[in-house]
Amino acid sequence: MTHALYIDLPEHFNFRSTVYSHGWCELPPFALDTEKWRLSYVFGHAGKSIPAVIYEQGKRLRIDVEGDKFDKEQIIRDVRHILRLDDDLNGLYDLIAGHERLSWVADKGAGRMLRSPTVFEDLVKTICTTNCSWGLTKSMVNNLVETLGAGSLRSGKAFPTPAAMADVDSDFYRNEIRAGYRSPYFVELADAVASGKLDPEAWLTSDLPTPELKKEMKKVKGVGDYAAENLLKLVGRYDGLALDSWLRSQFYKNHNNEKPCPDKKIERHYKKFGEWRGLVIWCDMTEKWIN
DNA sequence: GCGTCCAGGTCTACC
DNA sequence: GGTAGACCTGGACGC
Repeated sequence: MTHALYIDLPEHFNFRSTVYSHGWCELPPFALDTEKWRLSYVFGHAGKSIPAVIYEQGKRLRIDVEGDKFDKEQIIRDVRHILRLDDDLNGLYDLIAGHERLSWVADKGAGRMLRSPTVFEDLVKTICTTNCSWGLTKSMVNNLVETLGAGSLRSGKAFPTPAAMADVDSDFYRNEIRAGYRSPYFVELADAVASGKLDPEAWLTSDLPTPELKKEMKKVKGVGDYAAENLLKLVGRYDGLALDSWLRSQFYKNHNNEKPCPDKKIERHYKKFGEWRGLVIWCDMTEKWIN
């Protein structure tokens, strides 16, 4: 049985721009139907998998949820979180108003970076993006969900809980997930979160200044400068650029005649955007995805 | 078929 | 604090 839930859309929100904001929509338990323009996600609540389909219907967002037993308020909260419905981007839009290359961002309601319902899931996925091709990232995340996620392959599997990930050893990550040298990192991370020693969800509401919060994030094995700054963006702090090889190559192409340059030159280019610079570079480099 | 390079980097040892 | 070398995987590429 399917139940429909509805959320009123905020001003300046664009469903497609948000879903296409980065590659997360390709990583399970997300799935995207680009013909009907529906975003699927399998929520994991209380050890159960709850498949849902999210799409626009008029001026509202409709969420079709499978099953009878689910927490309606939690589903709504999670959807608001993953689509960043409560983010206030007016500061960004004011800053780039009239800018030759960036005025499209406000016109297209862009700037909301799709994220997972939990910081833990974003943390694991971010580690899966490091030092490998996007294809391998997809493979590792797919293996994690298929082998350790709650639910069935037919109805859909949720992202594994910290406890489920802590329940397997390094060899499992190496042989089944194909995570290579990241394998012991996942064991250590899952143990820390499952035991309560580490609470990545607290990063969402942390009072720490960004440099201090970044240091906290980098204490997690496998999280370096790029990964920490990517996670900072996903918790709503945009004062780091999160430079990786893809972002650098796009900058060279768009702003440096396709020639490599030092990171400092990229940093100088976006310095004027202050606390929004991390989001500005991301929008600047992903314009073709949205337009 | 085989070797090399590199992709949405990070860790450790060493200076 | 800065840097060299090692690290899994798998696809692309040259030979």
